[in-house]
Amino acid sequence: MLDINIIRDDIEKVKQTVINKNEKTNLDSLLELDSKRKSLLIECDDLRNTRNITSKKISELKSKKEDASDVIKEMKGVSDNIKQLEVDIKALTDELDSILLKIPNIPASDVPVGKDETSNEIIKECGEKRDYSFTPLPHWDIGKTLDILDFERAAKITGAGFTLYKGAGARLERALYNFMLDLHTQEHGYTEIFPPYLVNRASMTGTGQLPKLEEDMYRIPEDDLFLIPTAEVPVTNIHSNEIMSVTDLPTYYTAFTACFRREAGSHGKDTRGMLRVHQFNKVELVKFVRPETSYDELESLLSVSEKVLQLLGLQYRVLKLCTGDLSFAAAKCYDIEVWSPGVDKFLEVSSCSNFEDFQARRSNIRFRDDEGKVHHVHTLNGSGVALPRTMIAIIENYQREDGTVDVPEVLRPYMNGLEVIKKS
RNA sequence: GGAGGGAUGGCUGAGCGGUUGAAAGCGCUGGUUUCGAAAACCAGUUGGGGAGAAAUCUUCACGCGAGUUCGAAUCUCGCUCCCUCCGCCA
Repeated sequence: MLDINIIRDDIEKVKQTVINKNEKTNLDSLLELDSKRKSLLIECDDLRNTRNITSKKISELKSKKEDASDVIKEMKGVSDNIKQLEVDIKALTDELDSILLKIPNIPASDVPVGKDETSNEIIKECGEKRDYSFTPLPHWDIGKTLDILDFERAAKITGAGFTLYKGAGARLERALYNFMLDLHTQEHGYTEIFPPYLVNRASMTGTGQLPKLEEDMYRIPEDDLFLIPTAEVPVTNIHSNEIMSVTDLPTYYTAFTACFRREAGSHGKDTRGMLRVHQFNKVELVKFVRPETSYDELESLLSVSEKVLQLLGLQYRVLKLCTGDLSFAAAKCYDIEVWSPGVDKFLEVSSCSNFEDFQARRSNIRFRDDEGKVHHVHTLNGSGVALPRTMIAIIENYQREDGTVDVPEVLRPYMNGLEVIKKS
């Protein structure tokens, strides 16, 4: 949510933001609603003041055993007025809120303006491309041959877009997230969290998934709960409606969770194998920081995500997203894409975003500074990293001509020393 | 799922329907005192909205939402969460 004062000051800038982010929110009625609400509020406050003063008068009269019936009669009218005004104000507030909740965050000044991913800037490429003396196979072939990934049976059990990991495949998955959690907790100072996988509507609204993306979420209607699309939701909301102490900042959390996405509207696009699935695992990184530090914190967030890929020996590149590809809530975002020789593509495994105070306003997350003043924190999050595509990259990059797959060295301690995945 | 109890400021905990934004204690901050510290004493110590250049004024909030009333932390109803017991269960 944007600060209403920013909108009052420069609504044209906000309108431009809506366009640049490919949103459709209509802001035409916003300022009018806002000023109408304000004038009603003033009127209502005035009447309430009258009511408070008169109430005391009545109480004094009564304690002196004097007649107060005239004053009470007069007050009745005042009270009715207040009630009507309160109803009107509530209606205006609801209408305003429904618009405010649909206004995207304003991109940072150094974010390139662009319509779609073709305007993203590649800011660096890291790691060596491997040479193969053979044509590298895609992971769905390798997974099937080695009997470590089974898409057919997953589809039988649930449906398309789900994965069954088996044997060394399941073990490799487990090795990966344990490796990542250990790295972030032991080397990077993050506190490990294991949050609920189901969250309520307020949490989903707080981080910005709702109201916009309700169709993309799995929902339990009986309880109005949602399966988390990312650990960002429960972890960011850990501090919702709290005033943090300045000594708590920065706070770094990391969480391993499954993530659930309906992916409505993306059917048929990159769906082969586990390129795009409805349920996947991810190790998430979430930061709560002081506003003035948040862009530095974004850089260090990016670097710890990159560290994962570096240690895994994978080739990757980093993109700075343009306005059109930036998510609703983000002010700035870097994507990390890892190279997969079998699929022959770069695959997104992480998005590292600074939300500034956008989520903090929605979730009401604040801190008290050294002078005792209260401000919204800045929140950031990034994947550190998402598992399926990292798994794809490992399997495809580390494949050998004989069909076996080397286990990256850093994962071997997590694989009981296993060096090569062979058909069992 | 059934029965009962509860939800008040950073914490503990009072609170006849009418100067209670809220007693008291603890904690915290500042001051006095001290060579310094402790103790003692004094003062301060919730957040949001609005008006104002500011001082300041005003309004809202006692889990959440409705209602009764001239007036609600206090009464009524619904909901949520927490605790105890019973049932079911990984």
